[in-house]
Amino acid sequence: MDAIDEAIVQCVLRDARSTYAEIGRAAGLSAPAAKRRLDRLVADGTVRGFTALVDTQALGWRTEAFAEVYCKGNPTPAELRRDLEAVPEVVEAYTVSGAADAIVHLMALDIPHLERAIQRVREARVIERTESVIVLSGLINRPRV
Amino acid sequence: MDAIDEAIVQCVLRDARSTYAEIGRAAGLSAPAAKRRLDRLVADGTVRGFTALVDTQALGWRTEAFAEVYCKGNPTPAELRRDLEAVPEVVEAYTVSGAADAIVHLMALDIPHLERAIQRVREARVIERTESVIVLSGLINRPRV
DNA sequence: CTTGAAACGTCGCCGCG
DNA sequence: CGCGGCGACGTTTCAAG
Repeated sequence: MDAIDEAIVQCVLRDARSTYAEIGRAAGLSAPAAKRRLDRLVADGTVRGFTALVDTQALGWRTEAFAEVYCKGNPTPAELRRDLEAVPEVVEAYTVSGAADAIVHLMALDIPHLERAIQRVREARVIERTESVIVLSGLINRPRV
Repeated sequence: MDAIDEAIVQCVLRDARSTYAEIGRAAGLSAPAAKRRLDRLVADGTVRGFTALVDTQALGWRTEAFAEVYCKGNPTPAELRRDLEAVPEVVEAYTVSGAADAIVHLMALDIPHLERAIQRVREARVIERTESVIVLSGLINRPRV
């Protein structure tokens, strides 16, 4: 992982559909060399994959929320992940410091759909209760990093 | 926007580097037809772009946090966005219902870096105070949708 | 890094509803 | 007239040298 790899990562971060020639130009490499580097980055997990950025509003995903979750007992992060993964509306989840045990980000089609999703989260065996706030508007959503 | 477009979106969501032949196969179309559809989805903003999913831990981004921000006065979402965009460590930001005005997701290299980033957020003219929690571990991070 | 063959992207043209 | 298939040409990919 050096400056060349960083240039490659930044190039595919900006446009995942770049050709290897473009990636190579950004990194000062030939196309085959760029491909070998990128293949290696994918193989060792530094690059986890390639996706599209979709305007979720445009196909109906109009309602989102953040929920603080409080657990019962002290489940491991792995147990919590297992239970939260079962709810497809959960797009992000993190264990956190502070009063709550985790923060989960939910996306749904509308309010009834969101309510059902939160309901399913609360049904998880390791979860005691949740405290939710509705997202009013998305301000920023930058690709990481 | 029909079932064919949805199939295309899902295909590039799973792998943004899919060939047009693969996208076409997923949607029951020829490669040129798939390209025309995808080009149209990009042109009208339904697909905002294509990125890589990077393992942020792997290149040093080891510290993240969520901050609830409380504003002074009542800034518009646009003003809030402008001020938060000035801080590159802010990867997500949303206005929300509830006591806080917004939730912002920050990523930093380490604790001192995070502290400086939060400092910069608090310096924004429209922001009164913030309340932060540190992320202990990332459980889920699904591509949307 | 360069090469060459196979695969892919891209464009124009035609046919269909 | 929008939309999809087909064919052709230049470009890119990719494995071998």
